[in-house]
Amino acid sequence: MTSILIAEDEARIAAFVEKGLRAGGYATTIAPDGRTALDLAGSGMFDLLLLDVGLPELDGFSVLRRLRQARNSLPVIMLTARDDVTDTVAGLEGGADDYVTKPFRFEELLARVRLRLRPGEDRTGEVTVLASGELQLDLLTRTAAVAGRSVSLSSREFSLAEAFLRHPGQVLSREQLLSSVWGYDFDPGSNVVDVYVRYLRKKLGAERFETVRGMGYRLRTG
Amino acid sequence: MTSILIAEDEARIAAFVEKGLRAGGYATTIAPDGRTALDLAGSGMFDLLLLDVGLPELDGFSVLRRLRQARNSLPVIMLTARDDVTDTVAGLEGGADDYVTKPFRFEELLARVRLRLRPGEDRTGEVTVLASGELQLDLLTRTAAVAGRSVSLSSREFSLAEAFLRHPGQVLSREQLLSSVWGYDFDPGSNVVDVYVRYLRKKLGAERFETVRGMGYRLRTG
DNA sequence: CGCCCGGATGAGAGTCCTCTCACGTCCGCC
DNA sequence: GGCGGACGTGAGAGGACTCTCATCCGGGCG
Repeated sequence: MTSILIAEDEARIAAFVEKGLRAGGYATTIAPDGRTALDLAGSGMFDLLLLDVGLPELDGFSVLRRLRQARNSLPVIMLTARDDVTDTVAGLEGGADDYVTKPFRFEELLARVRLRLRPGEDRTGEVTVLASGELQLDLLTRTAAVAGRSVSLSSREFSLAEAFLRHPGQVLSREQLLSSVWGYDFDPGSNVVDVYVRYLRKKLGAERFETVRGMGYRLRTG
Repeated sequence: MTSILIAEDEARIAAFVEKGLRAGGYATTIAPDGRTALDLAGSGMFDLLLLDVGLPELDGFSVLRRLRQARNSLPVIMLTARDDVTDTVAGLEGGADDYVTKPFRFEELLARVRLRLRPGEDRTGEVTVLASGELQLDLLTRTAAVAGRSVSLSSREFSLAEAFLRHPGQVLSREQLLSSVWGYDFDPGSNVVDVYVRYLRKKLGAERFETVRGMGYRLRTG
């Protein structure tokens, strides 16, 4: 049976996660502090580690760092605070495979757990995140961040941003964007694209979206 | 380079798909009718087939059937009409790997193409669809169908339905559902769950959602 | 039989989202 | 410098979504 180690000191959250994972058919163990988590993670008995950032004794980052220093490649999903996206970035760079921001819906966590436990695949975090410069899009939660600061985008805004991020530095015509994001049967005379580019500029930084007169728009790289 | 065969007779749509896929780095060929599509698909030169249902000469289902009869396991994504979900079900049962309903946004198609082309994985359609009896949830488009009839669910409604579909026949307490779907820090005194169960009953059929007095709700199986 | 409690239901407030429209502004060309 | 077309911008209509609240209903138990 698949075993998951939960490193979380807040009893309420730990219990909540444990109950849910057990209902989902996983075996679970709770480590209430960083030192215990590190010991258990090194035992080879677990298939995945859910790692809270704010652990007593030894914080999540330290646990992760030491684990990786010991050449342990156990998949790690970090639990970070919503308002501190910097943690997220640091976590991914520090060798975490994925992350979930608190407070989270259980299904959100479960989706990521399932993804990481799929056999025969070596995902290194990038699959779920599109990035260009300081811009970051999380395709699983459809969430965006600029320079570590989380930004909330509507569904349409996200789709448009995604289209740009998939072709960084490339000029995209209004027609291309319309069919990509809105669908091929949308009225070509509309200026929705303009309006939504404006929204993105406001939320993600105007300097990132260059207009190419007579052609369309381009995501400035770097 | 990855090659995709586009079996589509409507020139406008074929061109739209082709342009997008080429921009995405795929090589493409268009087959304007079923017979050509079948011939080309059998040539072994393609990695994926996008197959429209309404093709001249030989409709999509026939192409798919003959292809599978010839023991050809080429991944197939079908293009079906939005209002005819029966096609979808029939298509999946007939050996299609996935489907997209028209009219579609290009990014939607692309996401499925990427999924099917991931190396080293054998996905047989089920991964993206949860089903119990006549109920069907498509996790990629977050779209639902009852007995082949497409039903539109809001985001919350879909999440709740998903929670039920993941534990068919099992009693789920309001608290479980609240933390699963709404998050662990949601006011437990609320009756949102009741209200949303009602919405699901209205949209998906009341008989499917059984209330267990004093305990919670259960999805009736079968 | 009547009460009580859990559940069902209808209405609606507040919010967000999407898109349109009318108008202001700016660039580039003549 | 002036003009025209392309782009930017603000306002807002219309609709969908989420959730709350008050009230109704109905079954089981005393």
